[in-house]
Amino acid sequence: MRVSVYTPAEAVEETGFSIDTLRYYEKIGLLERVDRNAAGQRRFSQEDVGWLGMVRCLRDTGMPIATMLRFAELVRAGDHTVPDRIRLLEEHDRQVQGQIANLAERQSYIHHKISYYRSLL
Amino acid sequence: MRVSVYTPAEAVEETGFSIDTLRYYEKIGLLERVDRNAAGQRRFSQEDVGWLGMVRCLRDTGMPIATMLRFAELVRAGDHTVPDRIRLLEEHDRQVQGQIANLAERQSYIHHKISYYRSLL
DNA sequence: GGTTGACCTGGAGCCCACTCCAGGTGAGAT
DNA sequence: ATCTCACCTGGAGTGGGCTCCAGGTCAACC
Repeated sequence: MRVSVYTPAEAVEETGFSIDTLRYYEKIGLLERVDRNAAGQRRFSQEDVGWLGMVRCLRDTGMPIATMLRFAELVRAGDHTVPDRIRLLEEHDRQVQGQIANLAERQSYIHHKISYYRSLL
Repeated sequence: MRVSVYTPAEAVEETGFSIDTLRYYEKIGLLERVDRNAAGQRRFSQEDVGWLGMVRCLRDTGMPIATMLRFAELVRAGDHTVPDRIRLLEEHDRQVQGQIANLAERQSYIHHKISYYRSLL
């Protein structure tokens, strides 16, 4: 778990996002205003890092930033939005399922092509 | 199978690419110079349409255009490039495999999140 | 007290893969 | 004959998602 406060470099290490990307996410509101120390430098909380884990998951499954922003707003709006969050994630889950199915289908085409090329040798 | 010559509108219908995209692909050399009729309008051959099927497969599995161009060049260069084509497709196949694995893993995270949210209701 | 190094800000720039536009042609329908 | 329509060209513009830059601040080490 660790100390629960992260310097920018530690947050980069932990989340895999670049510092520029973290600043960008804060700027557009995908990440809520991050705490600063006396010198104005960011100090990411455990919560920030946890949220960024979710963002990474959604991003890496192809969710557009605009949709992640909607989700972020639901999260901020409080517990009464839980049903909406479920709906949003379920919809996204279907998308992901579709992507996987599509990739698998295309992959079999690639396999056929490879077999065909092998047959030429 | 059909007539083996396609007007632009028919090629759009057949391949699912927009006419602008087809022109773009020709312009950058992903599609070899397409035949024209007397009036200068494109007439896509059966071969063009077949190649576009391959392009769609590669594109939809996330291959960058630069790599598709390399593949296109191998195809044009003749039969002696078949081993290189196999290598390229095998490498891409591994990428696709990785994408699928990654999506599946992220998806289980999403499932957990949904379960967690359900437990709050 | 000078240098390094991690960080800050606002804003410009970049890459990819298209997508759109202006201005024009030629063929067929009314 | 005029209108519509599908098409043409070269080139500019778009959108998403970062990524880079100039110029500056602080803290820490030599």
